[in-house]
Amino acid sequence: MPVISEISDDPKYTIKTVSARTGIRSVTLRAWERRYEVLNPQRLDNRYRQYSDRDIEILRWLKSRVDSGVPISAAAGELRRMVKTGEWAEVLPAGISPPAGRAAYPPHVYVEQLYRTLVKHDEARAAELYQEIFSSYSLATAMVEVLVPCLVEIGEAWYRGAIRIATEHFASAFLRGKLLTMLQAYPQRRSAPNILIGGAPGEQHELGALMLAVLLRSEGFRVEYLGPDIPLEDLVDYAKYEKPQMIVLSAVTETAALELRSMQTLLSRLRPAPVFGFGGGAFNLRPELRSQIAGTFLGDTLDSAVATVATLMTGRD
Amino acid sequence: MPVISEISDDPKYTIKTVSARTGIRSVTLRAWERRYEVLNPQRLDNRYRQYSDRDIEILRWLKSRVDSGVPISAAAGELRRMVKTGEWAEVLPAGISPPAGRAAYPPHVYVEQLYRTLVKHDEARAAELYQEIFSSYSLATAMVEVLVPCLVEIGEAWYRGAIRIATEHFASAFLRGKLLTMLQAYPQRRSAPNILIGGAPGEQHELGALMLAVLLRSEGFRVEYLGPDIPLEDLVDYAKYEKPQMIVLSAVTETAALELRSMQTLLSRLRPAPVFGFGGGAFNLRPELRSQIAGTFLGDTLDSAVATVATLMTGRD
DNA sequence: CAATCTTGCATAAGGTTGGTATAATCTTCA
DNA sequence: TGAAGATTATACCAACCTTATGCAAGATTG
Repeated sequence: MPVISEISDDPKYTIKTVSARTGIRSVTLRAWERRYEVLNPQRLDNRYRQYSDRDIEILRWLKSRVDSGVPISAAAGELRRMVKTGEWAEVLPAGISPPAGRAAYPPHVYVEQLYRTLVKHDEARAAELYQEIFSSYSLATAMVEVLVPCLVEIGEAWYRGAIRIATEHFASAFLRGKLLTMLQAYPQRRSAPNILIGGAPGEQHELGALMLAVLLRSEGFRVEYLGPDIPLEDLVDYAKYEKPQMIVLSAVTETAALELRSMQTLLSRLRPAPVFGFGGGAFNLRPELRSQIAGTFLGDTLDSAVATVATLMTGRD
Repeated sequence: MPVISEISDDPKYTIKTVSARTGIRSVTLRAWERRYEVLNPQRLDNRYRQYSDRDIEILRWLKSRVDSGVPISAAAGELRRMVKTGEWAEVLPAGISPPAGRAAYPPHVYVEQLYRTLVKHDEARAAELYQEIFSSYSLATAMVEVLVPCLVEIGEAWYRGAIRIATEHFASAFLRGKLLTMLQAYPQRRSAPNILIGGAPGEQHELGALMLAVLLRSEGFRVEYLGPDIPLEDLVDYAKYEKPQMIVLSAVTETAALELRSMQTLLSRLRPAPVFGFGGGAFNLRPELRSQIAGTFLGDTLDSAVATVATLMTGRD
């Protein structure tokens, strides 16, 4: 995260752009400049103001002060004093950008932003946001508090008819790409996998399983991700040779969930028999499905799924 | 990734082509040239402008600045300053495919190696191979000569019963991840897309469409990838607002291919009506299907698809 | 409690920008 | 030969930017 002095001071932006980026109306920007001598943007030949990236950061800081109740006059004085003593160099970025691990904004703000960006099909901005989210929060928090709620929101918006399937597909392709990139970024040892993860037969949604795979790899488990819609017989046949300690299948639709009923029986023929875990949206929407599947229900959140898998795996290593 | 000075400065493109590839109208291109002394394309004997790849890169950079809020006058000034100091060399290198290095082995060797590695589920080695392949060959060659044959081999092996579906799924997830990563590595401008790419309704295979999307982005087209299995009505509805110049759908299975029969009719209601292109395994296995779909068949290879799309796109402003 | 201060916002009057429209020619190509 | 597309040049106009003035709601003060 850049320190204030490293942020470009090249004049670039018009007042309109700055207004949009900081959320401060342009009239107000001019009033602040006139009344409190805060900032002094360069001028073009035509007297237009030109703001730099640094100016924007400063304005964001000012706004954060004002938003938290400090009158603008006091905030401006504070700023002038800090500029003089040089201490602003450290203070400024802290007020604005996430100092590694601490969030600039609470998760729900990112949920909203990511949702709106994806719905607009703005891939570039979504990528920036994604990066910001994952550098603000831990992997698990980013997924549980931002990605999952955002996916839920997209799902609901689709159900309400507020967005098109094409939009849902776009968002899904975007996140799939990001998650697969993360998955492949964890170096996988060349030995046989401990855990196989995939989607139930007939299941087309794969983001849940994918997030779990990424999380488990980040925890150091040897995970192999097989994608959605895996036929059970085939999976069991594969497991016969690879001998994984655990198999996890996820189901979002009810039909896919019901497909899992025979899994435990198929697995129990294997020696040693892998543990079978399952989860996914279907079991949260209709909890009564849980009891119909023989195997371990991993819980209704990603967090609990990781925890359950960890317990099951360390209980038999 | 090549630096700007290594990008060919040979004049090649007409203003129309440049307009299509950058998303800037030709009138605007001429206005920029006249007003801001930005660019100075060579002229033919007939005074027609001739742009080079480098010109296109410069224009893309300019557009990205404008899109992020910098007025064109300021962006042009910034560019002139950077040209003078030579620092623009670092700024520009984005979105061009590497100039094919020399290959250590002929493609078919890599096909075999990649196939064997994927069948063994050896993700780490596959990633190494993948990298080697794409640094040995150009993007197009790597896909056409290595990836596609490898996918064909996997498909045939599955058909023969020589490999499991789980293995096919694993390979597919691996390549999907790699390709989506590449797709997202090409910065997508914030403007409306020229081309929408996706899979026909009911189609679950997405690698072909994905490769085409990556190739077209690498050629500078503004591509939006929507994933597999897109309902036609929904896609048309989306196109109504986004007004893409072209829509490409791919089909591997015959049923999915037949779904495309009504596409052209749906699209022709739109003003302006986007060009509709189609392709995919189904049309190569059963060539008679081609004539059943109204629209442009993109050819039976990735190469020809890229070429056809390029022709169609530059043939209209 | 009335006077004053603070501060965000509205409005007016005037200048600039920048994408696009129009027209009049010329070149290419089928 | 006509359609499509390139050329220059002029002009338009909506959207912006500029300064200046002023107001209203809320806080502060004498």
